[in-house]
Amino acid sequence: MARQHKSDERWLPMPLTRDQVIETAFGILRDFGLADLSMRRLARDLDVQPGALYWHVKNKQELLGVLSVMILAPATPGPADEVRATDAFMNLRLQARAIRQALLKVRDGAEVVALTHSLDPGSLSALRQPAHEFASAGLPEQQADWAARALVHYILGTVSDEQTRNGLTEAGVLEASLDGADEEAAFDFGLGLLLAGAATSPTPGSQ
Amino acid sequence: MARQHKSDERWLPMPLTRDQVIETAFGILRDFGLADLSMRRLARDLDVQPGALYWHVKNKQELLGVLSVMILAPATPGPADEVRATDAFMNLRLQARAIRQALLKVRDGAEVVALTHSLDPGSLSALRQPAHEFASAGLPEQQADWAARALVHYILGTVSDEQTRNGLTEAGVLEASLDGADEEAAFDFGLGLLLAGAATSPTPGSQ
DNA sequence: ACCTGAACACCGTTCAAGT
DNA sequence: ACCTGAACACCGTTCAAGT
Repeated sequence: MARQHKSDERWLPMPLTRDQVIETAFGILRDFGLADLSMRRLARDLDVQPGALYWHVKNKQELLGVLSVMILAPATPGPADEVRATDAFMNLRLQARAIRQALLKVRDGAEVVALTHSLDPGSLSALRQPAHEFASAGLPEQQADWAARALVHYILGTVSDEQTRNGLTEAGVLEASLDGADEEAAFDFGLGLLLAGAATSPTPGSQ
Repeated sequence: MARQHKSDERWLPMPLTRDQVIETAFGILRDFGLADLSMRRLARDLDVQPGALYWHVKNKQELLGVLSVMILAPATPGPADEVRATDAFMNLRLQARAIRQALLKVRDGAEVVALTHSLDPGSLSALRQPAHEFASAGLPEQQADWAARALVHYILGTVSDEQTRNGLTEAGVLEASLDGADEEAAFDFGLGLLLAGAATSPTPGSQ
């Protein structure tokens, strides 16, 4: 947790690096959640004063932005796998599931990513993919964009809720209601609705 | 803003009421947003010490719960209009729009309601309606439930995003991108996807 | 270049003591 | 019954001053 173990009496005070700041922050978030990730707590774990962090990082929001990219990394396609499969809708299904799985690995992952996404949509490439995929599926640009926004909101909203319940359940505030399998089935069902809607009726009337 | 105007030198110190606390809190939220609604700011506006609030209200979360009900009140059907229309899907459209409109009237309305909803789903009757409506549309119970959860997440996620952008735009952090009409069109489009999906294929395969 | 010390302007909540 | 005063345990951020 700390930069140096206290067992040694004297030690070369290697300067703090930005990477250490980020990795330690990621660890706190992953294991304890967003409520525990304060700049002061982070400084304590690194054995520095809070002000020292601001040499390595602009502010807390920038830090959360970096963490958001790390959270989504497992669901971010590299430049290698451009257009992986034949069916665009199948790709969308797989992408949505991959994003959900990535978010679930980190406590409050969905909330952190939702925050970053709302402050700067477009900064998270994993969340930009669905728009391309809807376009490949044949939707006109604006509709593809709207469909992608709906899908991303659905993913972030659903997982955020799931993680909040998990947090409360394990804090003893709530008793467990749905287990993991049910949560996944519910997610897949809602996902199916959105994709089925996008597959039929390319231009639904406004009324 | 204050309970008593300073123009009078002496005044009968009428005791604070729970209603005053709630109304003043609602005003701060409506006009200034969630970031400005602190217990300390609320106490200042009421000319009392922060501790006094805890006589009238259990804690901040309870207060936000009450505010959530007030926010959704315009979209909460009274016991009069039970099953208003013939087409369940049309009802869902209208309900979803009514909820969105109600949320938009209060700054950070969607965020506050989302918070309350995640801590205690079922406590907000306006958000329980869609499940009944999907059931009326012929979906089996569990699917109606899942569809409703997807719809509610979609509404809260979309409006929350919209309001965050509005806040940043007017703070000068962002320049305006979509105007109100486009936001509404995007909302209606995503809504159409979900409802179209629910209208077709009652049992989409798990793959 | 990199960090400390100290401050600034805040939070939510509790609780003895007063009236 | 209702509120004050004061405390407790926190926040994010800035910045002169030190090394």
